[in-house]
Amino acid sequence: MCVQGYDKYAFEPFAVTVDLAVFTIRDGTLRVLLVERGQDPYAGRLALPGGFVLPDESAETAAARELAEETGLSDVTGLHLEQLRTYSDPDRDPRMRVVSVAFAALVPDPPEVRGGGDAARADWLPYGTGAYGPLAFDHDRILADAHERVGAGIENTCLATAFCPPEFTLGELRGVYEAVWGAGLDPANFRRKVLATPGFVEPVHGAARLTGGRGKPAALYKAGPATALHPPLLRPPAEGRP
Amino acid sequence: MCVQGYDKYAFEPFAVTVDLAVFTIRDGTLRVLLVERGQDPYAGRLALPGGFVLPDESAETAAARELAEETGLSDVTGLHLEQLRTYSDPDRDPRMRVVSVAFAALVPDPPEVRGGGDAARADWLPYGTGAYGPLAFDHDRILADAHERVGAGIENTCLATAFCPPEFTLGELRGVYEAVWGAGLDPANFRRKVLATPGFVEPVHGAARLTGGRGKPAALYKAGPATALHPPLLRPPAEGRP
DNA sequence: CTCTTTATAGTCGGTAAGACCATAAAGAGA
DNA sequence: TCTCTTTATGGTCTTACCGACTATAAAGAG
Repeated sequence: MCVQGYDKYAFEPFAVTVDLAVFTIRDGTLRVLLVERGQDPYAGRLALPGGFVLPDESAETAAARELAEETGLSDVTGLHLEQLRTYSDPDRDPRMRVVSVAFAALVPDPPEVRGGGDAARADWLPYGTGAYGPLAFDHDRILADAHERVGAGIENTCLATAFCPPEFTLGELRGVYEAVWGAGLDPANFRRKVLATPGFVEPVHGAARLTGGRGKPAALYKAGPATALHPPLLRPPAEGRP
Repeated sequence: MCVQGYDKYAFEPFAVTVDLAVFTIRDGTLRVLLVERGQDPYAGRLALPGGFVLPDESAETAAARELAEETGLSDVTGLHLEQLRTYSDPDRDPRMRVVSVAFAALVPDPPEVRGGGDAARADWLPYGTGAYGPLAFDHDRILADAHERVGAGIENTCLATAFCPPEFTLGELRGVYEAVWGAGLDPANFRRKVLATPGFVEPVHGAARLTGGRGKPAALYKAGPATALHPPLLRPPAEGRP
C-alpha cells in the first residue's frame, strides 16, 4: 500500500485516529471515561474512546465530534479539550499503521453516557485505583500522560474551573485540586491563594448562596477572565518529583 | 484515494510528516534553523526542516533522523528533542492531506549546516527579529508554538542546559534564559537561585576554570541529574501574560 | 440542644525573590 | 604601568508569599 504522486517521494499512507482521555470529578474522585471494545484486537478490554479522523476534519474537529458522540456534550458547555501528543509507534496497532492524536478533555458534571458509536459499553471509572485492568493498545500510557498533563495544567492555568459547573463554591474548586492531585489542601490557604490571583474566579454578586450538604453555606463564584495563573498554584511536593 | 479493510470502516489515508523547530544560541541571540524550499508550493520561501515519516519509523525516530540529516547532530551529544503537537488542518498543504507532527529541538552549539536532503539552503536565523519573511505552510504558527514551549520549558525543567556545551559557566546558562525570554536577569540572583535548586547543575570539581573573553574567569559546571525544577525559575512578568 | 461539618477570617514564622551593594579577577586601552 | 571596563561571586535588606495553625460562623444530624 504505497502511494506515488507527492513530489518525487513515495510514502506510506497512515490511518490517523484520535483518542480521548475524558476526565470528570464524581464523588470527590477523579474519573475517566472508558469504553469496552467489542471486537478484536483487545476484544473485551477497556480502551479510551476515539475514532478515525475524517477526510475533511482536523484532529481537533474529530476529537470534538467523538466527544459529543460518546458523552452528548457539545462545545456549548464550558468544556475543555486540549491536544496532548501524538502516538506513532509502528506496531502500536497490530493490524496496520495507525497514528493517533491524543486529547485530554475535562467535563464538569458526569452526564449520562450514551454508548454511541461502536463502543460496547462506556462508563466513568475512578482513575488510578486499579478498578480496571490494563487498557487496550498503548492507552495505559496515553492515560498516564493525560493525567500528568491535567495535573500540571491546573497548577499553571485556570483549567480547574473546567471541571466545575458554571457557578461553584470554593470548596468544590478545592475538591478538583484534591481529586486530581490526590492530596489534601488546607481550605483557608487555598481560599486565600485563589482570591489573591486576579481574574481566576469572580464572586456572583447576587447574594446567591448554595450548599450541597452539611456545613455553613458557601458563597458562589464563577470562572474569571484570566487564563494563566501568576504565580502558579504549586501542588504539594510528592515522592518521585524532587 | 480511499482504502477498505480496517474493520468495517473506510478511511482516508494521510501522509504523515515531521517538522522541526531547531533552536540554538549564537552571539547571545536565539536562532532557529530554516531551510529554503526548492519547489512549489512556496518555492523560495523559508520553512522548517522536516520530512516524511517512513513506514517503519515512529515520529520520534523520523524527527531524530531528519535532525541528523539537516545538522549532522546525532543523539550522542546532549541534545534535546521534544514533541510539540500535531498540526492537522485539512488544507494546511494545498497538494493533499498531510498531517504533521511538530518537534522542538535544542542544540548546544551551532554546527555547520550541511544542506542535506532536498533543502536548497539551510541557515541559523535569529528568531523574532523579522530577519525572515513569512514561512511556508503553517510554519509561522508552529515556530511560535515551539518558542512558547521552549520558553515555558526552561522555566520548569532543566532544559536550558541542553543549549549549553557539556561544561559551561553560569554566565552562559544565564545567557540562555536571557536569549529565550528576551529579558535581562540579575546575575547574582540567578546564581543564587540555580545553585539553590538541587540537581540542576554540579560544579566540575577539578579547579578547571575558563573564560571566553573579558572579566573574571568563571567556574565551570555541568548538568545535574535533576530533570524538573522545584520550585520553577519564573520568568519576569511581561505584558500580555497576566 | 449538642455535636459535627464546612466556610471564612486572622495570625505567625519561615522562606524565597527582587533590588541593591561590595569585592575579586581578568582584559583593554591610555 | 596604571586605570577603566567587564564579568563573576558573595552578601544584605526588604517585601511578599506560603504553610501551619487558631478562631468564629452557620448550617444539618442525631
